[in-house]
Amino acid sequence: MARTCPSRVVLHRIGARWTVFVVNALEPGPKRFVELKTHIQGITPKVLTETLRTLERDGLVLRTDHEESPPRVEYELTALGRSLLEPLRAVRLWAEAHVPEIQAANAAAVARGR
Amino acid sequence: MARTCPSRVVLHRIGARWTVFVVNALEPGPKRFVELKTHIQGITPKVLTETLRTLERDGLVLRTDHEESPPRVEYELTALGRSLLEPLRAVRLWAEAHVPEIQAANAAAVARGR
DNA sequence: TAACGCGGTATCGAAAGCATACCGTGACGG
DNA sequence: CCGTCACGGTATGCTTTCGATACCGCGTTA
Repeated sequence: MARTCPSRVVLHRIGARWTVFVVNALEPGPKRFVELKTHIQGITPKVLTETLRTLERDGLVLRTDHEESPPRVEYELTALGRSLLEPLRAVRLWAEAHVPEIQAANAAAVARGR
Repeated sequence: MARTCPSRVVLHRIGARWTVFVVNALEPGPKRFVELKTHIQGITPKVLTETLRTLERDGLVLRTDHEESPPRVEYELTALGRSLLEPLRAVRLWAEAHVPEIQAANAAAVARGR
């Protein structure tokens, strides 16, 4: 668990606020910028751009500019990106399964006077 | 994938920078504040406190102040917290397995002139 | 009685996130 | 030919969070 441990860096990337949502959104297949933006409700274009650029640098996402008019840019998962889907699905399923417990815990904490 | 979707909130929590490390550090059993701080190299006391308080509110971690002298406070995972270990382990293993590919992708991106 | 260890706060500057507005290009309608 | 629109972003400014460093109150111990 040293600061320099590379897996720490990787986990830091994965832990970045929006990567999980972007990768999940790309699961069914390639998507365009605007599609991603509307699918992941609440993300701003700036943050989406940054997230996609980071994922591209890390080799998880492939960006294809078709150089057409009107512009068409598609983002899709690479093999590496798809390999991340399985562990992420486990986390997402956990989250969905345990939302009630967490909300109950929060409510209890508030009731105790937070 | 609405903004209000509770699983989004939960994933946001999990995505917080240090939760993964704290939960993993608590896997073997209860730990004291200083133990956690030295084990998770690089975390500052402030951030560790905040992370632990959040995990406590969410019902993932139990804080036990033994009211002794010298002070002894122990943190341990609840059943809910332990249930998170399995999905997190999957993500950690993925990270460890794919570090070389990600580093290679980064190096390639740099070589292309970033 | 002075120094130390524990479990934290306090303070301040840096970085990341977010909302909002805007832009260049080329298609398209009239 | 001229105004408008969609796409894929960028620019700007503000708020929240992160991070580094310093410090504190208490009780124990030397």
